[in-house]
Amino acid sequence: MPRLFRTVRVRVLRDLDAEAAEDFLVAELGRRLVEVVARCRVRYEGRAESTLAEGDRVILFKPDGTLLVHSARGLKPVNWQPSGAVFHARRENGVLVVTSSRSAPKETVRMELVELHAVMSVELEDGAALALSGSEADLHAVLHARPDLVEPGFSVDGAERDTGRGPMDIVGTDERGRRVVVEVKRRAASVADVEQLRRYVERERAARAGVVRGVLLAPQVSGKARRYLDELGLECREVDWARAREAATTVRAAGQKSLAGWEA
Amino acid sequence: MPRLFRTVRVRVLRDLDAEAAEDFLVAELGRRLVEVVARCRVRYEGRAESTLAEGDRVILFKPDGTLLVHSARGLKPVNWQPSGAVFHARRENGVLVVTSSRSAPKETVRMELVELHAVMSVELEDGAALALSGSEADLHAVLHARPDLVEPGFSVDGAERDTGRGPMDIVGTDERGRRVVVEVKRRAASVADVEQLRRYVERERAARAGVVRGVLLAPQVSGKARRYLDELGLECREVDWARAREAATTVRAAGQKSLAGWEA
DNA sequence: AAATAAATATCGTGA
DNA sequence: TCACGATGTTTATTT
Repeated sequence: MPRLFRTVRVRVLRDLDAEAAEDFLVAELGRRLVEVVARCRVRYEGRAESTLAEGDRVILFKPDGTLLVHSARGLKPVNWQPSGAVFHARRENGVLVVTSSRSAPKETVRMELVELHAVMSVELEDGAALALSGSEADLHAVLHARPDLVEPGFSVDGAERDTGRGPMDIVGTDERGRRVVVEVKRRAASVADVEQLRRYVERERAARAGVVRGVLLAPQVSGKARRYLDELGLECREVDWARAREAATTVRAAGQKSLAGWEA
Repeated sequence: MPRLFRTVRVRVLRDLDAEAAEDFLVAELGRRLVEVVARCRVRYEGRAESTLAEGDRVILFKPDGTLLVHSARGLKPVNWQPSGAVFHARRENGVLVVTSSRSAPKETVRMELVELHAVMSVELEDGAALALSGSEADLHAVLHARPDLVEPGFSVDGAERDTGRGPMDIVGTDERGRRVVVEVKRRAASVADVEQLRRYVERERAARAGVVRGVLLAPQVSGKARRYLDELGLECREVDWARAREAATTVRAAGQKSLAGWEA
């Protein structure tokens, strides 16, 4: 039985030898979140292949079968495996070896833990979910509240998204009754985004008679993207989403105010 | 001065109160890799906004200014900040607050560490770089060695990529002397990939006279993508990259063998 | 610095 | 399960 320093949530392995660590990992992997700091070698085989020579890294094994191998620098783990992997710890010739395997796609990460610096496990109680705002779905809502942000006289035509012809962001009608396909981007738009719009516009033109306009709505549109839009007879409009959201909020607040007035 | 458990590489904070932790973090953040396990609240403001209610998480602060807030599940951190952020620890009304800020884009992550479970720092010695194979660049090399994998009679035209006409994956000539633009994908191809090919083919057609074919080379091509290719008069070919790499290796090995023979 | 495309992309959603 | 599109995408490369 491995000797531990314990607190309510944390178990820290006292003896950093391969045997004690093996026992600890066998007991904890897949059950609690395990952190290992170790000098290690890493090999990955699957969709691609990689090798990582000996060095110190921080390794996280989450109870859902997520693996993260982090070096001292950078956001991305140097090796990883998404949730669903199965962990296995054992000794080979006295060296502690941990593997993480998944199927679909079949992939394995093999870690040889040459020298252990720290081994611990944690019980994470967490009932909270991230509440995010400002994603593209939110911007769609903003445009429904303030269709004039596309252009004066523009109106959104119901849930056209679900008609099965193609998952267009927003379809509406302009001042002069012409159909308008709008592609919404929360970030700067590039040529690839122009092509996405082009595809939707072409499909819409094929599906129905009459003029169909295409508008790319983004905080910024690159020079090449602009030229490409020109070539294709498509348009763009730049939007400051922060300001647009405020505007939409104002509309909603004004609506509430008038409601309050009506109540009084 | 905070009291610590020390090993060669690791410093673990003994007293998990806000004051000791503040001292520890002020001393260690941005210098060594810091790990905090804590019940915390997180707020993010920048390109979007998010709030994360109280819960237990593992937080990594890397010396290069990378922040990772990991919950018990999933590969992606629930909150994060890429390298270059600046960390700041302080107490507000007795609660330990750590912020991570960057400019361009201006973004901040604010963590309120309500209850500390573990606080430690690590010195990571790591001179190794990841050696990866099987990425798209490798597949290009495979095709240069075995152009017949595109089709019999196909030959690759030098480093066309660098001639400034456009960043096409591979340009070559078919059996009948026609120009062929090849878009290489290591993964299953979708409509977006067809559009990328379409763009390159159109550019090539505009730039020179004569027929220009377009071929999408991928391990798999979705149904919609196939139909789209048909519409546009473009082609696709499915390739088993694992087998293709073997084939290319065989060619190279054969080349070495003949060289060895020539030496003898 | 700006733009373009890859990534062992991952992740959610909808059919 | 498959396919498509967003991501606070990030990262590398090239102009």
